Amino acid sequence: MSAPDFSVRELRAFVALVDLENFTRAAQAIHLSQPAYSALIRRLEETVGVRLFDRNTRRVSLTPEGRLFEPSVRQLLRDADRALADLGDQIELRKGRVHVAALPTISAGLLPAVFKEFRRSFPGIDLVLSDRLSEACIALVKEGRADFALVSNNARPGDLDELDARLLCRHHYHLVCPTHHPLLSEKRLTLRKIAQHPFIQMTRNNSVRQALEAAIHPRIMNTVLEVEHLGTVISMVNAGLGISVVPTFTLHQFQWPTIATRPLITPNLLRHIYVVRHRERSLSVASSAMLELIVRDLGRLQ
Amino acid sequence: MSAPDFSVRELRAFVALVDLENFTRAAQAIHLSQPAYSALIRRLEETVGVRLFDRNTRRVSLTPEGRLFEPSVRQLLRDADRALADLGDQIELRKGRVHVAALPTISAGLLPAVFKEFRRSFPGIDLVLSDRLSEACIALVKEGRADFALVSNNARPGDLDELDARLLCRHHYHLVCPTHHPLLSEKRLTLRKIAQHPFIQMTRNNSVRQALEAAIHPRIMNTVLEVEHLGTVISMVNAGLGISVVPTFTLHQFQWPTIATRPLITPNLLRHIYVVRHRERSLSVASSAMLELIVRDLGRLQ
DNA sequence: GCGCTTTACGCTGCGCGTAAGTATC
DNA sequence: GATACTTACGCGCAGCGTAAAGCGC
Repeated sequence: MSAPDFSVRELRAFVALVDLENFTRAAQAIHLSQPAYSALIRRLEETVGVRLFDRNTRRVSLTPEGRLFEPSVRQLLRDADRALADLGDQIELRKGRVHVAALPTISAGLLPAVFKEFRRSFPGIDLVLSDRLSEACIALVKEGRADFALVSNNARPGDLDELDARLLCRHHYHLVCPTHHPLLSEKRLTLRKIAQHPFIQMTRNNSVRQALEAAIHPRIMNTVLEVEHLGTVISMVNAGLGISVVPTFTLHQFQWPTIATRPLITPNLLRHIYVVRHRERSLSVASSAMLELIVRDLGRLQ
Repeated sequence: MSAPDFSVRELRAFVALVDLENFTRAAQAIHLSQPAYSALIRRLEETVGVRLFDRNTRRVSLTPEGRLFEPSVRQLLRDADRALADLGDQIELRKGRVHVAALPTISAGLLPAVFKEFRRSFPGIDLVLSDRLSEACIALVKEGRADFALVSNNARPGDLDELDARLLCRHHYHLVCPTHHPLLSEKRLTLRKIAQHPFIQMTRNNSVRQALEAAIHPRIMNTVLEVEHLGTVISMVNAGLGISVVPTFTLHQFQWPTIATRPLITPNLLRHIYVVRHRERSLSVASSAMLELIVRDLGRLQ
């Protein structure tokens, strides 16, 4: 049992002869000398095991077996062309899908501009954004559902076994408080000083909270309130209930006349943003383009 | 714009690597040395224009583009295998169709036994029999609807331009008459003697009638009745209305105690049976087998 | 160091073009 | 004899196997 083999080119040659009914002209169409073309047809007939054409000087026509073979061949050629075209579309960024998983702060702060530009450049590519907390983002990448994730620095090393985390950027955190808050007159704004004031905290699994708690350990923040969403933080600070600390990407949401922001220039409190992806699974062309755009935009911001 | 080319073999190599996730084992499956196999995959990637596999020592896995390509490839392989299998079935006489056009006398006298044997040997092949007069048979072949025709000798040469008629056999005609008819005691039975007796004639376009009229020209038969079907001839002879002349293949229908038959050994009255087919269009394997069987059966009869 | 893939390299033969041969009208 | 396919023949390179070299655990 030997597996018979033939090439797309041979099939193209076959249909050329079916259509043109003439070896000489079909040979030209395939860009081959006539004898070479003749041999090619003969080889194809040998591989399929049956004469496909009746030929004499006057006329070239299909045998009954050739007539049976023809529709299959045309179908094969259509499918082959289609497969290559699909691949080409994907490569040329005319089609495809990019699935990014990112922290809510990054999703809201960085990605809108990036996605807008990406969509303008590659309108045929479907975009999916999963705005979740770090662990969920990483899980999506691990499952292969997201192409890459943009997360912060508190991912557990164990989670990264088969994944690869590359540092994308480092940002300071920022104090957000009512204007005229006493902290604003501090020369060196430290976390320890901040910890003395009533603080609006995020939920336990939030990466900002985890970073803060790690930085001030073994002390603790003066937490007066624990909320889930950043919008709530804004309102609470605005209402004078307390102060908070937020990452750079959220700052644009705190541009109120009643709220002031100051960067926290402390060496042990930096927000590291990582790109997490499969270690040994390459990105699609579209995903690479997206990542490139993200890096470029980030450079523009800093 | 260059048409990219690849072979079925390359696609088989592709799926082997997808399934086995290991170059060495996939190479064995394809019966190639590992370096040669590696080069083959590389060539395929070059022709499609994108890396299809992520490989390092530990793991081999599809890229996003490879993942897109995979289902297309499997479909292509299925279709290619199917096309070859169909062709093989046709060649091995497991499937197919044979369409024979034949004179009613041949259809009823010769073909039942042949078709029975053919069907026993090749039960997967569909059989079509058009039992018509010569002209209609030849028209079917000319249109390409029938594979070949079995007709008698009065086909016009003009009708045969693109067709090829090969003599299959020659038979005598036979007198059919009531037992004890005076003609039966004739030593040399000639058409001229028959013409004197009341004669049951077939319709004008019947090949037997045309042969008779040509043979006795410029005399004419003593026609008492003109009928369409052979069964009617039988009944009329049986009833004593007249005598008739029929071809060999119909004789089995005249085996009545009241009817006698005698061959007409006259040199100018011979029934030539021809196989008519397209001059430059080969027969399908199944049709050839059928024709071969016909020739063989004919040999057995004589 | 071990397992797996890639690179290096020589060789064989497939498949090409040119030219001559053959068949059909 | 003109036209069109087939055969003959030499040549180049694609693609093979063997051997050696990277490379990631």
